[in-house]
Amino acid sequence: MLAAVPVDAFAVLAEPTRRRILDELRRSESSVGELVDLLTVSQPAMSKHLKVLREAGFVSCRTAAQQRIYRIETRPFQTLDEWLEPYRRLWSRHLDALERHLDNQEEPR
Amino acid sequence: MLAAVPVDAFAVLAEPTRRRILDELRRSESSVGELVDLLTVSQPAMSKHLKVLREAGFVSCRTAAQQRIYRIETRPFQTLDEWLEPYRRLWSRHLDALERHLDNQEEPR
DNA sequence: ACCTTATAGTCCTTGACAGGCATATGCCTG
DNA sequence: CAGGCATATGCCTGTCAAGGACTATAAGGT
Repeated sequence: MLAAVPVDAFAVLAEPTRRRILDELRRSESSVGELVDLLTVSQPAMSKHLKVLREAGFVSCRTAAQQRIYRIETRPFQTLDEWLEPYRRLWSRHLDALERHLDNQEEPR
Repeated sequence: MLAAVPVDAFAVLAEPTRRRILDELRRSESSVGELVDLLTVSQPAMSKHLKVLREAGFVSCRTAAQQRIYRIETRPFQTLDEWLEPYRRLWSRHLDALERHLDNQEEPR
């Protein structure tokens, strides 16, 4: 089953270790063992975090012999980006106002 | 004291109620009582959520008589936006690849 | 001064979740 | 098919955050 974002994306990202995992996978895909070595996390803990990330759609994995190679998925990040959009408008509006203000400052020359 | 993002922004946003509060404050600033009425949350719970949001810098408040008027702050959202940036590059790169692919599709024409 | 309204703080209980350890499963090689 | 890697899962425990009920503070109105 595909878990259609049942788990809250923010809750998933609230875990620092999971963000480090994503940060690593953003650079390149890796096996569980590689991640265990890179970040300092026990193997069971790593598997659990990966499970959470997987079920939230942040990563996918393929089987290569006895290894599972994990890679990052972009959809959840896009969703997050969309969520952020209205707030982004908020501060870019402020920036616009600031620019106008600065322009007015310069005008008198 | 100003709490320089000591609390994890993602953990703060992990709470659905807090996101609804932000969603509301994004439209307009409000008093605690108004928020209590709008969302269905007890007053003490609301005050606690607002405290968390305040300490994480997501909102600020001013005192107006016995009321506290809360308004949204943009900094933490900008920080979040910056965090998202490298991931955004990830999928826009994919989009570029897709565009190139589509262009190639059309070319033979 | 007293009472009301508006909001924050305290204490307590409960539930979610992370980490450790032990164990199970899957796959490959000899 | 036995044994060994690589990874996943189950169980247990400690921690921490959330919500409810009650209380405390602060400002206004009478």
